[in-house]
Parts: sequence; C-alpha cells; structure tokens
Amino acid sequence: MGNDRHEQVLDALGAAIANGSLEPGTVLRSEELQERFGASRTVAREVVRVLETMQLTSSKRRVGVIVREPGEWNHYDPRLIRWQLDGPTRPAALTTLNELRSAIEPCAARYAALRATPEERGRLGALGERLARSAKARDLSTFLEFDIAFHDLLLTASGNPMFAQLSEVVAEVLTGRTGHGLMPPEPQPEAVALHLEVAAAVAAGEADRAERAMRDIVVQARDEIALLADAAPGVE
Amino acid sequence: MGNDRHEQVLDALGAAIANGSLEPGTVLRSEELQERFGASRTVAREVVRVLETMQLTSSKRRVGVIVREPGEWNHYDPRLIRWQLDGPTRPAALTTLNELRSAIEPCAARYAALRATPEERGRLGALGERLARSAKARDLSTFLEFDIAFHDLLLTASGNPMFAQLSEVVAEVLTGRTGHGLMPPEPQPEAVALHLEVAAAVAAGEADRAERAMRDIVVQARDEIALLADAAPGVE
DNA sequence: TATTCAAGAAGAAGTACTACTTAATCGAGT
DNA sequence: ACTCGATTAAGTAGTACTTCTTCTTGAATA
Repeated sequence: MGNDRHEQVLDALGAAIANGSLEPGTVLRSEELQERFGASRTVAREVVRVLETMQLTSSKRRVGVIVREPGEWNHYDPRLIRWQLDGPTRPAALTTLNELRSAIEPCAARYAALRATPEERGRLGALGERLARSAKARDLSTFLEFDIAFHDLLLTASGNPMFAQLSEVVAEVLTGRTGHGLMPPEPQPEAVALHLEVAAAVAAGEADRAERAMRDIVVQARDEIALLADAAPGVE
Repeated sequence: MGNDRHEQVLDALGAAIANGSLEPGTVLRSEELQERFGASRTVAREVVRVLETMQLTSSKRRVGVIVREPGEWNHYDPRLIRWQLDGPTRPAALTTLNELRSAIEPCAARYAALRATPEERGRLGALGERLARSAKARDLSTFLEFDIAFHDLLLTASGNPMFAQLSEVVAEVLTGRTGHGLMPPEPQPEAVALHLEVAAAVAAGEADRAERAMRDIVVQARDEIALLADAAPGVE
C-alpha cells in the first residue's frame, strides 16, 4: 500500500486533471512531467500508464500525453472519486454519487432479502436496533456510524460485488450530508422506522417489501437534497 | 490506442487473474513474469502497476506481487469486465451486470426526463419509432441495434456521468441475451410499448412516469432471466 | 502558379537494460 | 525470546536504442 514517489506524483497529477486544472485536450510531454514533479523517468512513465488505464489520459507517439474529456473517464475508480471529492468539484460529485446510491440501494435491498446469510440477517437487525437507540439519544455521530455500517452490510449481503463495492461511496455520501450540516438536528423518526422495516423485510426474506422500504429511504434523502439545492444553488 | 507489448501482457495476466487461473493469494515475482511473458522489466513493472491500481494485485517488498481477493477488485473497470465476460465466468458476470443495469436504468430514465436536451428527447422518440418498426418486421438484429442505441441515449441524457458510463455494460447485457438465444423469437409487444412509453414520458418531462415505465422494462427482463435460470441452472 | 502527393527528417513515446536504494523477512547468535 | 545483520526482491534512477507519427520539403502534375 501507499508507495513512495509513484503515489505522490499520481495523486498530484490525477487531482490536477480531476479538478480541471488541466483541461481536456491539454498535452503533456513525458519529460515535462519529470521536471514538474521532480520524478524519474520510471515514475513518470508508470504514473502515466495508470492514468491511461483510468481513461483520464491517452498517449500518442510523437504527440504526448493528452488529457481526455471527463465523459471518457472511468468514474468508478476509487481514486478518481477521491480526487473529485477533495477538489472544488465536490458538490457536483456528491450529487452524482448520491444519485448512484439511490439507484442501487433499493435493488441491493431486494437481493439481500433473497440471498443474505442467516448471520447477515441477524446483524442487520442488530444494527437497526442500535440505529434506533442512537437516534432516540440524539447522538448524531454514532447514528452516522451505525447508518454507514447498516448500508455497508446491506450492500455486501446483496451478493453482487458491484453493489458491494459502493459501500465507500455510500459512506462518503452519508458523511458528506451530516458533515455539511445538511441533516436535520436529529434523525427523522420516519427514516429510522424505514431502516427497521428494511431489516425486518430482509430477515423475513421479503424482497419486494425490502426494496420498497429502501426506496422510500432514498426518495426521502433525495427530496431533502432537492430542498437544499433550492436554498443554495449548486454547480450544475 | 492499443499499445504493443504492454497491452498484450496486461491482457494475458489480467485475464488469468480474472478467470481464476491465478488464485487469490498467489505470489508472483517480477522476474518470473518477465520470463513467463517474455517481457522486459519495464513492461512487466508497468503491467503490475496497472493491475495494482485495478486492485487486482498488491505489491510488497521482499515478497512480490500478490493476487487479491475478488471482493477487493475494482469491478467497474472496463478491462476487468471484458476479461470476466470473455472467460468461464461469463454467465455469472452477465448476471451481476444485469442486476446493475436494472438498478440504474429506471433512475436514469427519471433524470433523463428532468434534464435531457430537446434534441435528445427528439432522438429518443425517433429511436422508439424505429424500434417498433423493426419489432414488427421481426428483424431481431436491427431491433437489438436500436435497442442498444435507445438505452445508450437514455443513460447519456440522464446527465450523470456514472450512469452514462454503463452504456457499454447495457449493450453487453442486451447483446448477450439475444446472442445466447435467450430472447423470444420476436420482441415482445409489451416491451416495445414500454419503450415508447419511456420515450413519451421523457419527451413530456414526466419523471415518475419515465421511471415507472423503465422499471417495468427491467422487471420484465429480470423475470425472463429468472425463468431461464430455472431451466438451466447457472453458476452461483 | 497552385495543388497534391510522396519521400524523408524530426521528435516523442515505447522498449530494453543496468545500476543503485530501500525495506521487509529470515536466520544466526546472544 | 530477542536483537541485529545478511539477504532478497521491489522501488527508483538513468542511459541507450526502437518505432511510429507528424511535419516538412520538394518534385511532379493539373
């Protein structure tokens, strides 16, 4: 994990591309990169290779490394997500990610109801209980913690690796919401009830019911965000 | 595009990992890779770097390159998807991808209804018409072509880059379905009607209606697949 | 004279190889 | 059991060479 020069240069250059400092169409020469980041040829080349596989750049002989259009990027790469969340594009990124999670989670709840192991069903119920308790205690930080754990477990229990991979995204969206002061001072009772409903439905193996409850959750979240967008117009 | 040695070695090694020939936990030494693929140190290193960013491997000093658990892979990388579709894991991969698309597309239809440009709305309607015509003519291959174009446009029009990126996945799923002889000999009239409904809803900017119609489409597809899974039990 | 096409020169990425650095593991010896 | 040194393989640096693409030059032709 986290190697030396390679990681540093990758982060620096990747972030620069992700946040738009380097506009699409920009041409970088390999030698130029070595100077700018004080990196050896080896490091510079490997970084470019990685960016290339993320579809952030393309390399052409006799031309150089070309920054691609955002539409061509692999937007699911954890690194790119990180760069976008850390930069000025954070609001737009959070919107995009929230749309993604609200699309996935109801479906994930359905498959969790169909495929979760007995142990997972039990743990989900337990998490629901703890969620309700911390909500009653108005303890926002532990509420967030259990909320993240709840959604994480659900996505994992869906048995679909592509769903499971979105755990981090969901965690980021949930954290971003509370962190931004966008959450009500205390968790909404309806939301808590819906979480319990999801857990119960999954425990009972009722796919439709689990999906419906989870859809209600994300719709509620969506409406909150929309309300907020009206108050403070974001970047489109 | 498509460089020389690098691409070849990457494909060979990546596919070997993706299809399970190299089990998780397997340790590869850099030198070993050079021999096995007849590649230079440079190429071998860059390939490993790329696999590392895809989370397919991790490298540790004094140990080597370690193949990671499938659960840790970045399952959204187009290359990995390709490798899984081309290997013996194809059926399982198609199932996973189909679940993903059926989760996303209704949501994408909603946002398309809200955000598509006038031009996109028009083109979607036109594609719907052509879809209906080729269905009536029982021309399966052009039907598939328009079907792919329809879903592609819808995802793009959603305005969410993460949705848009799934165009290729949807194309693959749709193609895989017809190619596998899993489609009825002629497109189902209901499906065609639903596509027209989606196009109409998007044109009218009716988000709920567009989402509902698209959900009906993917549910129908899901039930078809489920029916098939009963007939010929697939790999879980 | 202007235009098109072709051959060649130039330039940058791609590949190969060597030398050196760093850090993690293993083992010997206390 | 613990420390410390030797070993080993990845990480980094730098040089030399290859390949391919683009741009330029120039000649032939309309």
